[in-house]
Amino acid sequence: MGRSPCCDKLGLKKGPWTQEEDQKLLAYIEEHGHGSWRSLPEKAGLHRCGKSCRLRWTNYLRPDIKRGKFNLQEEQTIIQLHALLGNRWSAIATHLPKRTDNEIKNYWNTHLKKRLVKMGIDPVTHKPKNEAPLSSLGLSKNASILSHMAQWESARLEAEARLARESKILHYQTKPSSHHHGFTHKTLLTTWTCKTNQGNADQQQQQLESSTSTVSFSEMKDLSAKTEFVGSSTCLNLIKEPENDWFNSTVHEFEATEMAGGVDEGFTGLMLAGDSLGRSFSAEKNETVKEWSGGGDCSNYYEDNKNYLDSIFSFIDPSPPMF
DNA sequence: AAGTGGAGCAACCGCGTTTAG
DNA sequence: GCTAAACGCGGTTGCTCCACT
Repeated sequence: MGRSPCCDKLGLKKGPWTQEEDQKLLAYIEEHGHGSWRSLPEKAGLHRCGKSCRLRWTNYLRPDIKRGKFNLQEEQTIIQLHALLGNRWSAIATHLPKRTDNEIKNYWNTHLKKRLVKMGIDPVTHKPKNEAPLSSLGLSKNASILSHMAQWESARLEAEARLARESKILHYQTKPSSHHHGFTHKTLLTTWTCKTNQGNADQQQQQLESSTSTVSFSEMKDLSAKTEFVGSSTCLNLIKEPENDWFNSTVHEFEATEMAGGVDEGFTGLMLAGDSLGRSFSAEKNETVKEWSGGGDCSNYYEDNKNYLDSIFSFIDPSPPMF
């Protein structure tokens, strides 16, 4: 059986969109929403396929899109997220409100990738092309931790997608009561990048609206240790699934490191543990940004690389969790 | 002024995943 | 449960603009 046939591909226009087409698409979506992309072109009076319409809308016409140059903050975020997530542009785009995955992808390919190459950093692995000197600086442990984190984030995104689907089903099956526990499914999507703001209702509300996650690493660890979670057990179930075994090993690794290096330092302590220089991140972060924007002077090769990695590590919540 | 090459970016293509029937 | 269309994503292409020769 399957679905009814797709839109007739004969006689459909391709190539750049005209102003008239844009206006038609905009007007239609503003009035009716996009609904089914497949049927949209005909309803909107466009001789385009639904795929083309969707692309035009998501990459160009959407009103919540910010266009123009990327600022330093955005650049840094892209690089840091790329180090963690690789070429998962849609995932990266969720951390950059108002930017599309296509725009980020283009910006990476035309600007940022070249800049990293100039600095002597492999844009695929985000490792220096000659890693030995950095290892001697004590950064190899951080690299392995980063690898764990990439796995973690990867699985988190998968869980996020699954929860989104689940919540969609629930939304249609039951009357929405998303906040009855004070948590939506988004609250359950954990990461180490965000601080908690318990005790502040406004901020909590903001978190609930946010597409990014809200629970600190310490909370995550508690989740695993105590096997409980306020509001729902969905997250925990995901974590405890066999394919997420790496999660437990990662948690144990962190626990071990934390015990050795002293409690209450949380992630900051952990991330700093492998850095024999033990410098302040926040101060140097700005330096790094300046160097990058200046075009990457390779004369400071090792210093650049250290700053670069520091920057990635500091992206992962440098502040101790707030309880 | 014309030709050339590079940068920037919108849009297409192909493939894997999801979902309607 | 199966099939095939729809969807979404990442890679790639090709067009336009601009600087340089």
